Amino acid sequence: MATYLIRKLEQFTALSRDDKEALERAASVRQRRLGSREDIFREGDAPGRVNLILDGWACRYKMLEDGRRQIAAFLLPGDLCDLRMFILRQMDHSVGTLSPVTVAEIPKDAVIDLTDNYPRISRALWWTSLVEEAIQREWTTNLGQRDALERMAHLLCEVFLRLRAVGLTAGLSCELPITQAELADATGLSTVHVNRTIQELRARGLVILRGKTLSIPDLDALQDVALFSANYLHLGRVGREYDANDV
Amino acid sequence: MATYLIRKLEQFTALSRDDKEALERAASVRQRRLGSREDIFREGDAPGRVNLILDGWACRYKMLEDGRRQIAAFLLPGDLCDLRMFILRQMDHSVGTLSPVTVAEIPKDAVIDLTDNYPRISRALWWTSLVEEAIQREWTTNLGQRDALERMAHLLCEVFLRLRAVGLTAGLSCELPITQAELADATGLSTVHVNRTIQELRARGLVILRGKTLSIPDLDALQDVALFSANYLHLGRVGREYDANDV
DNA sequence: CGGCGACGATAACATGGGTTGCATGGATGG
DNA sequence: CCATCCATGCAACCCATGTTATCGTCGCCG
Repeated sequence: MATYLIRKLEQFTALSRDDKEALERAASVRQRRLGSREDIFREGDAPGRVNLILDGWACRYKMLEDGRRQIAAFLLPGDLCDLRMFILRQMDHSVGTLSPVTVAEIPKDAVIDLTDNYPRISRALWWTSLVEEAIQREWTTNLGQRDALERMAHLLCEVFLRLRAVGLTAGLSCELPITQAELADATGLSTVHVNRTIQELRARGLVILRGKTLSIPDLDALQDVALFSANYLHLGRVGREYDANDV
Repeated sequence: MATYLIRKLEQFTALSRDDKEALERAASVRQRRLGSREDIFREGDAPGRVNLILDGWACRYKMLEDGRRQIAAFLLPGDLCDLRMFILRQMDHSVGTLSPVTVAEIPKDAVIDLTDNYPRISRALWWTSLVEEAIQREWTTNLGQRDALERMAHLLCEVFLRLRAVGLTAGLSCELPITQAELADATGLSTVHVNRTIQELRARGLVILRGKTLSIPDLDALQDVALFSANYLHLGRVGREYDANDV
């Protein structure tokens, strides 16, 4: 159940059998299945349980009064939507699904138990917060400084590496279960320009995008056009940890 | 010494005399004075002590290989530069001063003592992390969705409210000790366009910017053009807590 | 089976913001 | 007291990206 979370945390430290069992237990208390484009919580809601993405893609987003939307983060399997946010009165942003999603709803107390009684887990969760912050800063840089082509390339590199860290890539490929409109909301571009940009990446042979599958024939080349440096992801060991192609 | 930090934390909870003394002690162990445009730490550095801004402005920034720079956050008096980051091997971004700055260098152990033995402080620091994350998401939204005018207006609203929360405003005015080039790096605009945009805000009577002093004659009006909603700052009590004009 | 809505692709045109270049004025320092 | 530097201000031109519109395809549902 909590496989992806465990794999992610193990980018930071090894976990004991005991640690893993505790995580599995927490993740299995209550689960929820959601369709595409449903909200997990909304801006203004009072925080409650902590939501862990077990499967599927979601995103953090903010809406402006006039309907513009910014996707501020992608939430992939193994990601926690609202760790530690329960001390706030209100959520300051929304989280919604991009594909069908399974979430584990972890009770507040179970989270406190994990952080109080499992020091390795506690530190690893702490590390995930730091990585999330680093990703958010990188997105700020992406939107502020990179042009459309660099920006799309950067986003794709990041997603691919994050998926690879939890074993959701197969060789050079991974799932990309989102529309160009959603890529537009994430990159601050128009849908038309997202399309142009993808055509350009395709034309240069940097990405292969068919249906919901992304392939990156030459990751180094893509990283070069993106001015991508993986240091902000703070991945433990370089190279791919897990791969669906391996037995 | 730690006055601004204490005021900030008290936006979240009241602190006891004991709490405040502990903070004062931590902040007074070692202090450092820096000039304008010096780095406090750089991307790639190993984390060490925790730096608290006592006075002056600093910023988090990231450089791209080709020299482009994004300012990802402003650090104002009372802000911590690198809380909790000491479990990372390397910093993923740099922090540099924008004006002359005084920082307190708090030893790692002192921070751990605070979080372990002062529950109110611990929770309040936890809250500051959540607010920082929220600000970072808001900047992402700002860069992705708002046009130049909205974006500048939004930035000025945020800075003004953050300064007001720690008592660094005087009526409708506050210090803005940074150049248009730095505003450009923060907003992802060119310096020329920052200038155009400020002219426009001036022409509409929304801001008065003379020398290093910013005045906002009608904060509500500025918030309106910025599509600004203060909820993400999670300020405790509405209205101004502290004001240099008050005795 | 037929129609409808979502998504991707593409074209024509509009515009916000970037770039370059230069002028002005206030501070700083030799 | 002049030279220099840095910041602001401003104009002309250009390009990246937004806007609007049209079309084809696919999958889904009635």
